[in-house]
Amino acid sequence: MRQSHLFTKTRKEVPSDETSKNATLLLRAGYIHKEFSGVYAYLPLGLRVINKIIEIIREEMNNIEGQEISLTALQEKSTWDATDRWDDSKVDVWFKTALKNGTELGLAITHEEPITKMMSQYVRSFRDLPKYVYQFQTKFRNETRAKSGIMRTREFIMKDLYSFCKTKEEQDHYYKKAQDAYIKVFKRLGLGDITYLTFASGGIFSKYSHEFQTICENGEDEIYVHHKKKIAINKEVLTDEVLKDLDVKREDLSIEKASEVGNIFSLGTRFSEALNLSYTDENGEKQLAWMGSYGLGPARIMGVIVESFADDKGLVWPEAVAPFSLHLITIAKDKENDSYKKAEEIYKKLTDAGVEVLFDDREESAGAKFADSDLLGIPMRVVVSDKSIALGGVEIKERKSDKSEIISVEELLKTYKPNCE
RNA sequence: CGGAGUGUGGUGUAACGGCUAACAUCCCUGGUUUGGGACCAGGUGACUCCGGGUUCGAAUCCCGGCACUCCGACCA
Repeated sequence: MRQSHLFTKTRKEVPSDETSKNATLLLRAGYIHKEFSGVYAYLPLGLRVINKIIEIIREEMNNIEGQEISLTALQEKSTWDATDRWDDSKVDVWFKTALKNGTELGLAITHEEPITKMMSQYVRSFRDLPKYVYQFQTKFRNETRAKSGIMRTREFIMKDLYSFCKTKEEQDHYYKKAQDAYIKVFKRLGLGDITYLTFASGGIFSKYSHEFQTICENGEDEIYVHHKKKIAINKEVLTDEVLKDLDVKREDLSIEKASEVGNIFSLGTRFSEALNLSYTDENGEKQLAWMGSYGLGPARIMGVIVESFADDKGLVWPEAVAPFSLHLITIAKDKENDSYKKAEEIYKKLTDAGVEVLFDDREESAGAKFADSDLLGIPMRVVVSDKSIALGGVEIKERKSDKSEIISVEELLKTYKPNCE
């Protein structure tokens, strides 16, 4: 993509009423647009990051037999009455609205109810189970206080996977599989080292649920981390009993601030019972399905990545989620200049080879371009100028490093399109 | 939902109750410049969040809204 085509611009200053690091940098760099408190739009660069995160999650969900669907944001009251989660005294984050004829509707806060109801139409026999279904869908939550930029918002995309199994054993087995898939996701996102499988309260059907917590100064949770075992315990549930269950000593734990980027729950038969999701087993008996739900928040993940890796010059994206792999910069403003033409040529070759390149072809001073490049945080910067050509090619520099080096154009192309000639 | 703070051109800031609301940036014109947010000259852009009140006079003081940020509560 040519930077001159981008409608967004970087800015030196941000609105004074944004203080969180993630929102400040993402706004300055033009990745997001703030609509109002707790509601953000994703602009071209930001959307590319979100989509990278989503694609990684999608691949791992497909790897554990997830089938992708898309449920609706508009929800009927009756579906939620079945589990007694409609009433504001039970769930106080609903956005509610109504049809012209007065029928009450709500904007989905999550999707356990509608998906259970939907699946009940398709599941009849033990042969129909197990099944695993997931989606990336917008959730709406009427938070009394949005905070920390994109970390806690009133409207956000969530990946939610639901498992439908015949028995508790089958469900427990899949729960472990989902847990492993999540660990892979965070590893691929570049957050593996600072994300902990965290024990949290389980609810009615299991002793514990699990959260995935990423160490983050701006996070809302406090967790006790056991570095050796690579697990953590949410502060809310830390008791002697939990320590005993997990076979850890209190003195081996260190407290950290963290952000909950994902969670997995065993739901038992609570929803299948309320919404009548049952199947006929081998003996002709009616049985309730066992369920689990598994959430991940791509936007919060994006926020955590910003908070974790950004430096005083701007964003720093891990390769896996960066909006572009390379930031190609031409210093020459004159399009007739040889080095400008060279940059055009390199841009064409790289994009033809399928490399994701952002080409800064704007008529800006070198200093402005470098500052913008640092702010945007693309992992590798490639500068083409008279000087670099005189030295034998292009100058490359990793965003997270101070060192730069000159390599030949051939070498650059070889590195970034290893599968071509 | 409780507490605190803040609302001034697109953005960041300034202005004792008193001149035509100032400065920087952004944007536009022209010229110069060209490897770390360049320079010169000129220009556009604000009912000072909204509604009341006090006063000869309000961006400024008072009251009521609304919005945003922060702390707390809440958080399938």
